[in-house]
Amino acid sequence: MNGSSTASGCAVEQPARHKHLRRKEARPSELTAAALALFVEKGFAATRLDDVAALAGVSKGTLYLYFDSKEALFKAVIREGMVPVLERGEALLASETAEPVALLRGMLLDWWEQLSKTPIGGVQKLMMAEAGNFPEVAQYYQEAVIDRGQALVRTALRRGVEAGAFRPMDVEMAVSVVIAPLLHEVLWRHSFASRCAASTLDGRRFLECYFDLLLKGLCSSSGAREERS
Amino acid sequence: MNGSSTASGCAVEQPARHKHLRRKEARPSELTAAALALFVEKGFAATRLDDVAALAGVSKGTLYLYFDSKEALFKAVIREGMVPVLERGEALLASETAEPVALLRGMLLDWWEQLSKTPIGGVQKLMMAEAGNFPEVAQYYQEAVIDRGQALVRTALRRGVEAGAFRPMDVEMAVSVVIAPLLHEVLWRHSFASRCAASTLDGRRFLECYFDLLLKGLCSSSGAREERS
Amino acid sequence: MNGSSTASGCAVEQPARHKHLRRKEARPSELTAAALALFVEKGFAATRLDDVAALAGVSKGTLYLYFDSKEALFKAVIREGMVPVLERGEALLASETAEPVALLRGMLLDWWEQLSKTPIGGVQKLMMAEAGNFPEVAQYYQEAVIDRGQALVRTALRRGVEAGAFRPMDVEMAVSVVIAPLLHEVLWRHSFASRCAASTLDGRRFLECYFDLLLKGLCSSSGAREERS
Amino acid sequence: MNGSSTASGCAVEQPARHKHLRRKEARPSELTAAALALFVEKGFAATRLDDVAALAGVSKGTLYLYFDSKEALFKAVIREGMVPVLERGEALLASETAEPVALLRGMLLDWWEQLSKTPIGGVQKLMMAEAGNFPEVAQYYQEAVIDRGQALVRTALRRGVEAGAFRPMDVEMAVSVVIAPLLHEVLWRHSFASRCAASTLDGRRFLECYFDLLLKGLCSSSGAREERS
DNA sequence: CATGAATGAGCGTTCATTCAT
DNA sequence: AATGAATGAACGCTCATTCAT
Repeated sequence: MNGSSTASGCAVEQPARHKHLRRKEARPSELTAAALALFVEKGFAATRLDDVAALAGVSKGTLYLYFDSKEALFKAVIREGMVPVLERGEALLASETAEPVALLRGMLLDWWEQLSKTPIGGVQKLMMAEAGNFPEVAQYYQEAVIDRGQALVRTALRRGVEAGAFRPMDVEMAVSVVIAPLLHEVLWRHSFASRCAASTLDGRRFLECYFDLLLKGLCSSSGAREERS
Repeated sequence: MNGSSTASGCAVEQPARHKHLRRKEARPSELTAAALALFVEKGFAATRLDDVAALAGVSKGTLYLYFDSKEALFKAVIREGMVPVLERGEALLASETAEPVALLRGMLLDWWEQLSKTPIGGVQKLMMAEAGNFPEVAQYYQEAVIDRGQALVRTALRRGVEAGAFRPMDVEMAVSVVIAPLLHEVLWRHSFASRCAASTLDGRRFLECYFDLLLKGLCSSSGAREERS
Repeated sequence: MNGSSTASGCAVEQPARHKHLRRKEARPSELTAAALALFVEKGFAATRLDDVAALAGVSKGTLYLYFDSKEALFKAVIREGMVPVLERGEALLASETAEPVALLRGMLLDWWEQLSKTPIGGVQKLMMAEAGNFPEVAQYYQEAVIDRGQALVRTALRRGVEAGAFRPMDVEMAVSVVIAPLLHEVLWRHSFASRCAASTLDGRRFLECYFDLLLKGLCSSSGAREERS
Repeated sequence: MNGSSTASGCAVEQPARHKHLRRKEARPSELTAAALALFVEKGFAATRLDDVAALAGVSKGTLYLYFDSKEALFKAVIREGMVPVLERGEALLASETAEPVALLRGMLLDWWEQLSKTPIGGVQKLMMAEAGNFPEVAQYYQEAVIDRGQALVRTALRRGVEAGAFRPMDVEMAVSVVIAPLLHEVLWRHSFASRCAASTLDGRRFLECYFDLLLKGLCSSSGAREERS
């Protein structure tokens, strides 16, 4: 896991002294990583700090060198998990070059990568489950992650509408509809799907179907005429 | 405390017993209702039986007259919450009369009603959060609710494809994509949205947008030509 | 509390039911008694709640049915220990009949009885040891016990001076000098003297000597001539 | 923190080593001084070694270079605090010259000085509070300090009686009565009085009143006739 | 000599569970 | 049937103690 860091060419025997210092710096994220895994699996309250410590390979007391309380650990887990999610999306939006469909698809695809390949998806599930118990954290998360993410999609949709690539629509609502399958699939994989590992590897198929439906809808071209209820 | 009930003059103990009997039958669902509310709000582990009892207006010991343990209560909550959800959908499917689009729309609309107007949505959130801690319950839930619900949508989609109303598609995956916005919105309302009650009343707008996108997709008719990545 | 409802006349065999109730009422003082004993012996911090519970013959959890925390238990110990100490002294003072010397002696004697025959002396030691850790409690104790006790002695001294039985003196300071041997002896018995039980039974001798010195001083009548430094 | 001492011009690294050596000898008593202060304020059990170290300006590990354990530190605190208290008194007694009243007064005055101007009074309070937890230390303290101190007063009283300056009395008991106001005042100042700094400066007045009462008693000369109870 | 990261036994506190009433 | 007092195992957190640096 952390073995590759020393491999910078010539250096030879320093690792001895570094061990302490490296640990000291590396510890917090080792700990939050362990905590995230267990929080996601069992929930905040059902996770014992002994287990977090054991999973991180330290003693229980060590946790308290880095975090004041279980709650502080939770907050750190969320905070750390939030950091890098949306930056690529914002960068992508900033470069106006992309064609609307490709822009949206690229953004969603990138999110999918992050949500399924990093622990970020776990943060999402965790935050959803514990929002009621940690209102302030939830508030923070909502502003820093959710609102921001929705804003990205909103912009992408608006541009597409303006460019004529997308149909006119209730953009505000559409944002939720567009994102939902992505988030839901991730949540799914962190709850039920951990048991029936079947669909875990079908990411490709899921994405294709997702984009296809998202862009063109269910209806065959002949049947695309309806009124609202 | 409530000892005055026996001291009501001549008519002796029938009304009292009536009350008792009525209570006796009603109790379990009063208790599971209270439990569900708290489980959804705080999670299983963070919910104290004292609070459940208090919310149901009984003493803590009374819970154990109806449920063997906290876990048994949890299972009862799930079981009770599962019962009636899908039956209308299955009935709807059984009557082959409906036109595919209306069929799907009707089914989803009915689900939405139930998920947002009854505590069933809470069960869904609860089960998602606790699946890791109650594998057997999760298994059961998956088979009795999720698989069955997916099967309904799957059938509806297949019929639509066969009838030419829906485009050919990867039905297996499409099921998730179709259902996701509905479930996600419900989950949302049980976690973050309890805080920002804004969108709570936008159900109508959400549904319109959802169906519109679901059926016709984002793209304007001119731009419906793309390859997969 | 609500037990009176069934008590309609001739009832006979109720003691069985009373056990619970009697315990419920008796418990708090059983617990504070146990706690006082251990707090005095070992100090607040060094006393484990397990030990308090064991000494009181209950389980550790039971403590929390009656006291919110260890600190609350401490406060209850102090509060309960304070209750009845000074009332007899105040009554004594209120009856103006007594001759000054007898008044003072009677009051001090009564205190001595209470301090050495009840756990009140322990409270004094405890409060002295823990005043630094519980400022508010100390404040309260000082006002409710110490200041009040000093006021009693002060009044007694003043009356004696006015009546000509006592010499003119710095009454304010004299109060401390008068009380000190009493309190000190009690403190002593709760710390060192618990080890060398020798002087424990010399209460009589101690009191005689105390009163004798207090009233007449060390000096023989011939040598009572000195200046202040 | 106090690093400015080394900055005296050109000399390079000698002062540094000097400082080390000087520290090395001074350390133990710096540490016990810090420990005493906290032990007196909070009690033994409630004092954390981190706080002792912090107050002494060293790291926690350093404590263990000088003391094997917290208990060893406690013993050192007591031992160090005991050292020089009684020697002047013994010297005073050894020189038979003084007149009895002046001898006693001189001895008590000297003790007062030491008890109120040095941390020794704190040791007394500490030992009183912790005697139950450290029987051997208490035993040692009793023999080395208390018994010795009482012996001094006893001798002084006996001489006074023999010389006719003091009345015949129960010398054994009188010792306690004589010392009590002194000790009690000191204890007081280390517990309650730390909060109401009022009387802190009244040492002079207290001593005057103390000596006056001690020697001549409360009673006016006319009223010095009474029987024992 | 000095540091401070790491440890783990121990304690205060909670809460699911039991049972006498 | 219903209560609520009592229990005790379990967990969060602390802090004396150790040891690699």
